[in-house]
Amino acid sequence: MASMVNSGRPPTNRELQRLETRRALAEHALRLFRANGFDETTVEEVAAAAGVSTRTFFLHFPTKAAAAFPDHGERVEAFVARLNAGAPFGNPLSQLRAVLLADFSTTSPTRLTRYALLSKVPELRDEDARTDRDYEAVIADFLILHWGDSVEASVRANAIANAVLGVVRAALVAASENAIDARAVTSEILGRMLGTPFDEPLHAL
Amino acid sequence: MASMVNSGRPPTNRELQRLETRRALAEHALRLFRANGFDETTVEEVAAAAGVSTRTFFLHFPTKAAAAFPDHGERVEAFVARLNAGAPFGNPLSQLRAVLLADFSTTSPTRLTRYALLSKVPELRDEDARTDRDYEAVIADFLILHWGDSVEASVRANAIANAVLGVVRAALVAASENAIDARAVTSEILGRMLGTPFDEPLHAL
DNA sequence: CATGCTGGTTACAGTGAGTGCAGTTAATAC
DNA sequence: GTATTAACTGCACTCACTGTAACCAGCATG
Repeated sequence: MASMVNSGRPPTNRELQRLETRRALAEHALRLFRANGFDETTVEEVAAAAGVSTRTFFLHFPTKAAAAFPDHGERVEAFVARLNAGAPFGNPLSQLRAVLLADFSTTSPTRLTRYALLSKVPELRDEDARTDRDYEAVIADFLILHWGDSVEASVRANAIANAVLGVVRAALVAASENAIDARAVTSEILGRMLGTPFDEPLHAL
Repeated sequence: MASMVNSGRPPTNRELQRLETRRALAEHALRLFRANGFDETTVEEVAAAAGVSTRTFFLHFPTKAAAAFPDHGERVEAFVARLNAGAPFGNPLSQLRAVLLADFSTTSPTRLTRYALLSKVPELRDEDARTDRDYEAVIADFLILHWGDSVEASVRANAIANAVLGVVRAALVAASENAIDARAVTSEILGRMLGTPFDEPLHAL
């Protein structure tokens, strides 16, 4: 994978060039999507703008839409790291909430701008939903790690992961459309959703 | 549209035939997806199995994946109808919860089988996420209708719609994988999520 | 019953995303 | 300096999906 644990080793020349073409591809992709629209932009155009062949595009991104989310892998990894950086065996839901809210503090205007584009282009929205599934899996795993891997815990973990992502998504969309403080909204709703009652086991099962 | 208000009129011969080809296409699509896999099945094969041309397939379904959700339109319409059938100006969240739980009572084994397929095939999962967005929009509209269309209400409505759909999705997946009562799980979690606190306005905004 | 209209279908040609493969080049390892 | 290898290229191919013109059966009308 591109983002394995390579810290320490000095980045070789080839790696740098590969990173550079990838960066160029992503940059021109987003630029052209914005300027001319997603459907109206062909992969061939993106590749040409980045100065590489069409075939090379697909060596860097599995789909046309994926080029709009170039740093997804790193993002998820960083999220996992932040999740597990908490005090071990603390309340996992508090930890989850804290990490999510801290994430919003670092939400750059760039990210919101990208989200504004997402809301409009169905294909990119689909891709975003796909990336969200990675976060859901990560959150569910994190909760299961703390709750044990019983069926009951698994169901609960997945339900909460889905719900939490839903709230975050809605907050980001709202923040990108109106001048809303996404962090405040999420804080409020997550506070209610992840509040004390969720620490009890499900009696329904 | 196919599902306009046509009640009363006797269905003409042409309509019946159109419905029949659509049904045949959907049936053979799902059958072939299951038997040979989604990627391994071409639209041409599905059309041939249904006894029509490839072009005709796309006159009935916008994408290959959409054929696996042939009754999506009716489902959403029925859901809206059930939502609005409640006592006017009752508590909208209670109404929402009631309708959702009633829905699970009518969850056929067929639906769960389909969900089991969904969990495995990325393309169909994407399509499912797309259909979920319709439900989210419907739920958000319903809540906004009751809460007013202020920015605050809109954000809250969308967040809750997203979260609720997330819980339902997780419950359905769990129910299709393990022998779990999806209704009980959803009841428990929705009960906590849509409980009393959500009736208060957001002070954070 | 003939006529005209319309809606579902078809054949055909085309675009564009994505893949497999065989080759080239340039950075790196020995 | 030579062998290896990672990034890239060119080419041919499949398949989802679209635009268009034609075709034909169902249906309404005279």
